[in-house]
Amino acid sequence: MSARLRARTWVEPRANFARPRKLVCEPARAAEFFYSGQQGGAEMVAKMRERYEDSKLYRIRHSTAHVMAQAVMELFPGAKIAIGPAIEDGFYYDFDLPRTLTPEDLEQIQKRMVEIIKGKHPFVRRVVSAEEARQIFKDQPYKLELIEGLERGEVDEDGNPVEEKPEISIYQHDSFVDLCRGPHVENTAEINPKAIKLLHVSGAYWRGDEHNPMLQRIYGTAWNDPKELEEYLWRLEEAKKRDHRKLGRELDIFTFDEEVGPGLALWTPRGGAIIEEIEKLAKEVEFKHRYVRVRTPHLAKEDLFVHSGHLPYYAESMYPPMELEGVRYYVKPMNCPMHHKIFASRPRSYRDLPLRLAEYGTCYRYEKSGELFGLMRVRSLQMNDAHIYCSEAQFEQEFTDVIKMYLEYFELFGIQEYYMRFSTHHPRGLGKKYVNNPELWKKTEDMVRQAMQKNGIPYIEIADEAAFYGPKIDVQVRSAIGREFTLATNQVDFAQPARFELTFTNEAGQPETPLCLHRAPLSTHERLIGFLLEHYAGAFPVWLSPEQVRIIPITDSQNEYAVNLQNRLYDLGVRVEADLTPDRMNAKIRKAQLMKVPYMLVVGEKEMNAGAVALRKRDGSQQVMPVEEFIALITDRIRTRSAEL
RNA sequence: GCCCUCAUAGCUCAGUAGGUAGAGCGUGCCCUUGGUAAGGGCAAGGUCAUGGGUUCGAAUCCCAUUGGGGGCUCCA
Repeated sequence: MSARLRARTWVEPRANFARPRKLVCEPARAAEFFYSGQQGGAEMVAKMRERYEDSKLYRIRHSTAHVMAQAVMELFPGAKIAIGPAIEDGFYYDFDLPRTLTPEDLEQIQKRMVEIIKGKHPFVRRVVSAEEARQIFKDQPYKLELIEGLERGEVDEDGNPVEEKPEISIYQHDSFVDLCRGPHVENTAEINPKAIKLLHVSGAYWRGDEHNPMLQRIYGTAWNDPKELEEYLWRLEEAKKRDHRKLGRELDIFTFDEEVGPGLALWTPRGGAIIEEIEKLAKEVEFKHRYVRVRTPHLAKEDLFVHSGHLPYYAESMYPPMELEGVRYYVKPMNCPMHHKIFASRPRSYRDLPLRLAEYGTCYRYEKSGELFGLMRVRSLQMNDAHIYCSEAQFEQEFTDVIKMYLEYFELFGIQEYYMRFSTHHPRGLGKKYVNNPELWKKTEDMVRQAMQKNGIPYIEIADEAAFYGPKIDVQVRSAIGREFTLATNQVDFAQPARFELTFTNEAGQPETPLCLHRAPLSTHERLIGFLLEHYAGAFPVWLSPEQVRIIPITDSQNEYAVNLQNRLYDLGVRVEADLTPDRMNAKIRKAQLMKVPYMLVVGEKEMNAGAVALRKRDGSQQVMPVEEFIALITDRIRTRSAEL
């Protein structure tokens, strides 16, 4: 996942418009950066200032990238080098090579790197003029392009936009010279040759632009000592075990079928049970927060999406149209236009606002084939969607309320690490990527910023990543093993209400355009369940478990007792199975354990005669109790959505 | 979409000097009636992803397609 990290900037409240820059954290520290619970953001902001970039590990990784580049250059004389930064947990370097790298190449390269490191070469920094730099890198077209940018003061040597014109510096160790801002370690001796490892090769566009040539990127990792490296590799292994795709198959939650199509998940009965629970939860919470539920179709005429702006701005993410009786229809990529039409279906008064329309809407998005990723990126998705129509005066209250709803959910799911990613527009995209209305962009962005600052919500501001109709907040969460996901989203929409000429009559009797807040705290079923699978490692809390109870008769003389018990629990709404196979009890326990069923009820002669059950919890603990007591226990756990087993 | 890579039984995987397939788990049946993570036996199950090509002969070599994975980019 590390390479999925995006350019970003930590911004404290009141900071000015910030441009994206590469910033990555070592995981141990990144955890501290995340906003945890309700505490104030002040000290966290201070911690944000302790940059990963200032750490020794960062310098080690950056320097190791240079060493790797040297090794590659020696192996492939004439290779073109691009950029090679340190990233979370490691580093990479991009190359333009005459042929594709193989795993054997990586071994070769790593071997050579070890030799170079052992040579104890100092890293020497030198500031040079643009002219001299061009001379040094005359055979390196990518470097020349970067020098151009540096000279114009537009980008740094990683190609990221900068505020001030930087000086041009080069770093040399042994025979290798690189255009580089640094910092580096003093000497290759500071790199532990036993704590580095090259991981894999992949393609990467020069400067991330698909119109540019595809380069070969080598990912590697580097640590202070071999123990840390080992720990890191162990963490990768652990992450594999929690991979939602693997767990989804093992626990029989969902499946994909080639004939159905890529990115189109099929939910099995067990997955369906989880979805039922999540929808039940959402309905309860939304009821409490005064939402009303609506239902809308999966497709609509072309006109609707022209009107909404989806076709002009979002067409490439939509499935192509189907034509019927000369009319073109599209399956919806979002629910908003339909909800707007419901708003418009009758005159609205300020007394109707805020109007909160909620729907678990199914949408279809044509994600590029290479984008698909298990349940996390799919083409058919069911969203915990709602649109809140409100006046400007109500905006802050509504926005804050939505944030509070997020917090409720996070507490329930035991999500302890998260932060808000505030995506704003960039003027250069006006009329292209973004609706052309600079005043409204500024106004709504200020409103969001203000609402977050007033509520002490720390956030990261990212330029040029807004939705086409307005600024948005993405909520980034970390799973129990520290992988980061975009889960919830919260978007301000000032464009569509105007496009649809939505109005309400205000207190002065005048028509006024409402603001619209899109929000999806529980994300989509697909992404949320993918996340939860990893987060819980498949061991769902009782209320969410696809199978809550497995009844295990010891011999088949208890089968009838088991079935009666099963029926009794079933009638109480408990998801329960009785294992009547001829397996021995030990095997039955093992099977239930592997399926991560929270409660096993072992029933033998003794239990049957006493009207009792021998409860074995998923954690291995055991306790014999009357049936009534167990019923009280499980119904309480389910009712309170307890995290406790 | 692009670069790389992979595709053998429901699952995990063997099967390299090209001679039309194996294991474990799972499933079914039989025996076993066993007190907290695998009792034993037998059986069924694969046109080796799909379509072409090379060859006397292809799971094995080549091409294309489909799907999966690692990334780039994008996003719920």
